[in-house]
Amino acid sequence: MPISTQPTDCALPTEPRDYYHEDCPVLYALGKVDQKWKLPILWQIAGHHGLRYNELKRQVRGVTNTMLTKSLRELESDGLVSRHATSTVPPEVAYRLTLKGKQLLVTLQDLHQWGVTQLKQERRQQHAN
Amino acid sequence: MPISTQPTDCALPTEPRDYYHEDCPVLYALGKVDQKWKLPILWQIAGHHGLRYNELKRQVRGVTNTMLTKSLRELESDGLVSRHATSTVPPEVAYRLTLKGKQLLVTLQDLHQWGVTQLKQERRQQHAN
DNA sequence: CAGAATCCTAGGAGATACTG
DNA sequence: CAGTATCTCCTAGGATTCTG
Repeated sequence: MPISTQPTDCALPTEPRDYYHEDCPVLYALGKVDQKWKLPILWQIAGHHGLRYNELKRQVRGVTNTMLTKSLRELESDGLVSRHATSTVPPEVAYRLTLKGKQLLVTLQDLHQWGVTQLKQERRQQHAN
Repeated sequence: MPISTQPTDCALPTEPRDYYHEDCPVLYALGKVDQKWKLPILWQIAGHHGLRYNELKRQVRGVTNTMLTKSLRELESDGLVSRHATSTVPPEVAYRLTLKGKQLLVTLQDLHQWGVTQLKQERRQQHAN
């Protein structure tokens, strides 16, 4: 099954067709960040221009060791963050965003704006009651 | 907890802060479409300018009655699709995108482009082996 | 400090059968 | 035609404990 390359595929199809998760660029991209803690982790790393493990754990409120480690490993193997470790005792490990990671975050701006607008409308309606 | 309104919140934070799912516009927006079948459903409806239930079931390959109905109900209550039924026998039900739904799909264009680029690079690397 | 190893559970999703 | 109603299963995620 070939990967579709037309810009309007999936995002806003202009004609009917089949969508397979493996081949859809949108589902592929969402698959990189649709786990519970990945975006909060990415945002924290981005906001600090690099963070250490325990610092990250403190900032991403509520995340457990298990999930933080798992998420970081996946983000790393997906090339969204890079891991920089010193082989000292105790170890120092810093996580930074890669260019690829930064670019991914930027693509969420429009979605973010949509969310802001909808949340405003929801609050307005609740206030009207 | 106030809802943050700065355009760069979450999408690309400029300073450290806490992120709560309930208050983050990006997580709010993603929450509307991060179920398995919702985007494929939205894309099919968008591509056909409205679709009937069984037609939708045929087009969204692999979806079950249970999940299709559940997804449609949620999309409807989230205001992303509208349901138009005739009270005839047998019934005719058409689903259409709302403006809100269309606008949401448009916000995925950048993410889509990112996905296209990454998929190309992945294929290039696999081909090199 | 920065994790790894286990164990466990809730709920998203699938399969199947039925209906106004 | 356009759905409901059950049942089951799997796995993302959580809790807890341990370590180079």
